[in-house]
Amino acid sequence: MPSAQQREIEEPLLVTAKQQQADLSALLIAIRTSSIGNLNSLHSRGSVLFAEGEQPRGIYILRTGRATVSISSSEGRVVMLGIAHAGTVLGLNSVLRNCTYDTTVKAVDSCLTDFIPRAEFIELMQQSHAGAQVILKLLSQELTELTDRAKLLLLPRTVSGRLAKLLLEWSKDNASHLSGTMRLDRVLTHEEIAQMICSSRETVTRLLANLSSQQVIRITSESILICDRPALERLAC
Amino acid sequence: MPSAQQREIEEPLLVTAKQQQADLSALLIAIRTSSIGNLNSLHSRGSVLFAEGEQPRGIYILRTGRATVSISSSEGRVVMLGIAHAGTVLGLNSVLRNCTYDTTVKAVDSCLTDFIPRAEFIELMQQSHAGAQVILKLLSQELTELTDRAKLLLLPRTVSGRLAKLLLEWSKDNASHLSGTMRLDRVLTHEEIAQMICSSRETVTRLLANLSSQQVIRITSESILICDRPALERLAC
DNA sequence: AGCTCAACGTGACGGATGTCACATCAAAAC
DNA sequence: GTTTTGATGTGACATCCGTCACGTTGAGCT
Repeated sequence: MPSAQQREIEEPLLVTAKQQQADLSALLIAIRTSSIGNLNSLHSRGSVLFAEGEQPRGIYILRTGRATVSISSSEGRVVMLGIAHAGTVLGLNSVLRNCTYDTTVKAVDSCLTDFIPRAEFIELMQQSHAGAQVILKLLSQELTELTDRAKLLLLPRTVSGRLAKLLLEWSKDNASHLSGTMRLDRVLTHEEIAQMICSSRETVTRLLANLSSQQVIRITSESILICDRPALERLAC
Repeated sequence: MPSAQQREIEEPLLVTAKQQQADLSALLIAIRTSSIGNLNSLHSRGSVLFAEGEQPRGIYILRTGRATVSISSSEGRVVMLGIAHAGTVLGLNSVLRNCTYDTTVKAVDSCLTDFIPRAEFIELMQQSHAGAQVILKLLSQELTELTDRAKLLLLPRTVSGRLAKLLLEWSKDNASHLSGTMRLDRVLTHEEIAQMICSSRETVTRLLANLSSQQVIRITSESILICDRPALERLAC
């Protein structure tokens, strides 16, 4: 499992950024939407952008691909708190507070990222009101997403409830409507789904098989179709 | 269970605040530390400051007393995400995003609070860079605390692990050292402790009794003493 | 004192689910 | 083609712990 941490190509950003101190907001938006990819780092599938406990080098902005955000115990238990997609800013809070990263971020696909080292980031934030507003909005969104995730993980008393909620949440994001059903690309393995709902791989396999046999979902090799959404909502309680 | 929501005495704050638009930071700090209590509302034990799903009227700043922050499912299951103490700002993120409160806050003791209505708060934040920085810091802290709580609740596989972690966390806050042991004032009932660690009242009773019989803790009528901290750390894994 | 009510204690029971073990299967590697 | 490897299925089993039921304690009130 390669753990490439490429952060040597950051100088161009620093220069560019210093020229734009008046508006970090514009910078962030530019970085996140620009197709001029001279600041990119490439992370291959499975590589770790940063790990819980490491010093906060800087923030990463996901350009393409997906990455999992997880926490883990010393015994090896892993719980995924979310999936980052293009545009997500990673490591923000740890960099702001200058404490070690509190989550681990791992590439699911191949990922392109932009990197902003901590010192530059802090300086820019303090000098731009608009920049602070943008960061505030990002933090606010992170907090909302974590709260929602807490509700998904902590409120249902059974694993099937959490799984149902997860499928419903995914069906909102991946809005590939198809004659009343929803198609979810299978981007995660059963093992990873288990980590998303605090369960074990075997239980996920069994529950998915149950839902499939009850015609609630239909499983193909590369996607999951949601056939009976009301049934899922009943399970989610 | 009384549900008094007192928010009629907010006009004095509005006037004061508008006179200080230049620096929301100073205002917030002044409100949080000032002993001139002309903006206070009183909430009696058990009363709800605001509930999940209500419109975001404004933020509350806790002056005295303690309050529980919780989420709940439609079936009545309640999970406490934290305990707010003096100085804590409540409802911040919901007010920022102008979406319904995502948690319920209930007074444990009698509580004094200050209230800042949403419209004024937003306006002030947008006009003061220093104010935005303060709010940013508050959001950042909230995010850190919620992440830590997620680690406490999601990583241990057993209830005893979560209980041990909870006791250790409390022992850090309430630093009443006493000849090698830590004393924790019993502010919560077993039922509420259960809600803090996603368990049931009976299980909490049993586990506390077990720890007591193993000399790890000592239970009196108004406090819990931690005698064998290493044992708790082993349980917390 | 007697009453009431909330909090606490305790036993019995059953179900959900984590864990172990092994089989199958597909795609990639050689 | 053969091997390897990671992902998925499936059965057996033990156990944690939620739930139900009921008893006990203690503080506050009339």
